[in-house]
Amino acid sequence: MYDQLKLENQLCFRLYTAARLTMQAYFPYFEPLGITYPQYLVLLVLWEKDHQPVNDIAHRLHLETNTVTPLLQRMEKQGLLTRKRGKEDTRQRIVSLTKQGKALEEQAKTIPNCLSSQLTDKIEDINSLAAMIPALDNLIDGLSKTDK
Amino acid sequence: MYDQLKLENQLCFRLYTAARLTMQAYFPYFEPLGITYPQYLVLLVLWEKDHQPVNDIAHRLHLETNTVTPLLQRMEKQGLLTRKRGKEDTRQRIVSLTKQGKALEEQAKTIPNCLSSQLTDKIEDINSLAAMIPALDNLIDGLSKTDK
DNA sequence: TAATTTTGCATCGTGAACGATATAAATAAC
DNA sequence: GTTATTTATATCGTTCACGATGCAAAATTA
Repeated sequence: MYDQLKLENQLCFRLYTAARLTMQAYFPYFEPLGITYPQYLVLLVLWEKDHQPVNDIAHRLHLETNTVTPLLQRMEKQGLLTRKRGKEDTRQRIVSLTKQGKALEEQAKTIPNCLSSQLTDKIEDINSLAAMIPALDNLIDGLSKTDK
Repeated sequence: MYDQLKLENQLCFRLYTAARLTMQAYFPYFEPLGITYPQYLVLLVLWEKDHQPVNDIAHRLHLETNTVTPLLQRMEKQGLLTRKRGKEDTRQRIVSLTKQGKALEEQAKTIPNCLSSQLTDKIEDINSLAAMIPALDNLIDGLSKTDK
């Protein structure tokens, strides 16, 4: 048995697990809104700035268009947004929030605080979470370089 | 625009992105072996201890059986492992590595080091990664409590 | 020992992720 | 001004994740 092949020594496994468990913690808050975590991310992007082409959203989320396109199609079907052809560049699809998509912001605004307090309850050293943020950004930055 | 709804303020988004990008970094190493990242995790578990029931593997990976069962079925089809009924408890499926599954360990043993050096190249503050580990364990521990 | 509950695993349906590939519009090269 | 290349998005196929549900074997209780 090689030490480097032990599960305990794998950073990626921890990231993978922490991400999944954290997303699961969101689930009870999203269910009444009828959205999923990736859909919430799209909404975050559009609440910050409406009317964006698919590519900008994808870049913002570090996702490929072949992931984002079907995601947007599902959200369009749910009536959360529209996807209209760009006027200058007709290849583009400009994604815009519908009234319903905009309205969700009001309902969602309490979610981050709900989650924070939930974490505060369950986690011993809550400060260590904030300390992780620059390290995560550092990692994401480094791994994004090859992307383009 | 609510501050707490900004993408920049979301820990979970960072975890989600870091996990995906790190898994993607593994891809070139897994492709020649014909496995995926979750399959690699299953192999890590079995290389540490062969002949485990589905539940033990699932618990180890913080996954549900409805995720692990199809994963194991695919791996069985590929000839990496077998799933035999337990003798004392016939509800159980005891998962065991085949010769081929065992042989992959030799080929995989260099992967963690390859990935480390790749990260060292791309990432500025490599020490911050190690510092994240206890914080991630802390988070995973806290969020696992309700699971069980 | 018969009835009930729990446990271990599987199936189903839906929504991501993502590599590979396709297509049409825009841009660059010639 | 054609041809070649790049760009923006979409489609396809496969593999996760996971909530919900089903089912039979085991454990518990009556």
